[in-house]
Amino acid sequence: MERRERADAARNRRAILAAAEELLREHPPEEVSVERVALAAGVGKGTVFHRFGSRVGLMQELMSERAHTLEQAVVEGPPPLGPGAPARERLVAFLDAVVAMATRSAGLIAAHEHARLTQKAGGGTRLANPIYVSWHRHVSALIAEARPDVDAELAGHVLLGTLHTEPISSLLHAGESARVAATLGDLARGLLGDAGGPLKAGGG
Amino acid sequence: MERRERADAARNRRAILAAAEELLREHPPEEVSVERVALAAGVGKGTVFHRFGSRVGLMQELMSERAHTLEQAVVEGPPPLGPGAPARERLVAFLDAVVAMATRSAGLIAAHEHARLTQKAGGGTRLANPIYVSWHRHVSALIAEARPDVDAELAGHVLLGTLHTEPISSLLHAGESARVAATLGDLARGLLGDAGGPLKAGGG
DNA sequence: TAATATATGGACCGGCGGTCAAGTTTGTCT
DNA sequence: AGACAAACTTGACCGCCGGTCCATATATTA
Repeated sequence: MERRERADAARNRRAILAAAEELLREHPPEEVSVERVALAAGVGKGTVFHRFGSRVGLMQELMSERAHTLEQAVVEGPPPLGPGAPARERLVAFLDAVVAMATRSAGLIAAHEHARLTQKAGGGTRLANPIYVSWHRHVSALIAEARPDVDAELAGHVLLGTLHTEPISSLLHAGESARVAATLGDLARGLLGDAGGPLKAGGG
Repeated sequence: MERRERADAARNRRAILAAAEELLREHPPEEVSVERVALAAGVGKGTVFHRFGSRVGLMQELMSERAHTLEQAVVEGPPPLGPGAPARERLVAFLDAVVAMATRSAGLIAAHEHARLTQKAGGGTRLANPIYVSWHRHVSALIAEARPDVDAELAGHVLLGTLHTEPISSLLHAGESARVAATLGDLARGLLGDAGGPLKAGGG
């Protein structure tokens, strides 16, 4: 049987995550070094690396926290997000939800991207991020279900990857998330061959 | 009247660009430091910074070189890339061309992204990259022309920004550019309300 | 309380992008 | 040709980064 995490360790883990969250809320990612996070959390730099392995690991842990609720809503929540609705509606609902989450976490997403690109070992692709993988699986499954003839895997990357992109990310940060959600919806509906085209929803 | 660039300076500039190009062809971006480029070019590190200002500046210069021919084809070349064809066809042709260029420059694009995110001054958004700006202007103008009701600016960012994204970029590197071009075409046609939907072109 | 597994912290490492003052080369003018 | 100024080159140097290491401190268990 596994030993539980020690109490002080758990306390520090929470302190580190909270400090990182706050720093990312108020500073651009490249100004939030691991050392600063450690300082703000009141722990040593080594402790952060011991807990999270690397800068990337820390960012991924933060993202996991936030993604958890969305994950649950998708697998067992009510339609249109959860099972039961037609694929096209589920896809649009999911994109809306992801955009909403990305809006709340704009700085974090940028920081994660920043960390991924600056890490020492070059092998870390985005496909090593379990959250991205699970979201992409969901999106491409929905696309494939509605349109078996399109390249669902790739279209999924386009729709999701966009949120990691700098122009979009800064738009989210500026409060324009409605536009982003609308445009992603237009693209998704267009791809899935919605009757009436993107006009109806895009104008809102 | 402006003085011309000195002969030795011009020689060094070309040596630096050539060395950077070669290194990026054979190594992942995070292994190509400015110092290594300088070493490979047979010049001092300070010279690189003197010529190009920063790592980002160097990468942008490389991209500018490659983008030049495409730029010309767009403004004065024959249709469907150049003026004369309907917006929808010009858009698809342009996306094809951009994908082709991105395929040839996959390492460079990644390196530019890498440089952008690791630079000291945090102010450098992608919108400071003149090539991206001009391409985006072109794409969104075409979208707006064909579909005044959609958010052309944003849709343009989605279609173009995708190429800077890691899953797509690695696919390009792996020789799957046809899939990428097809999917972008599907999305573009879907958004623009192509009769018949994405089926026709996406299946190839 | 004694023993043991676990957690801690900060000095340390190699390497990065970027700076700069001092030295060298080039083009120009007489 | 010679002399002069402007342009160019250079590499030691700076501050900082992500990551490592291990002597020390602490929580847990018996």
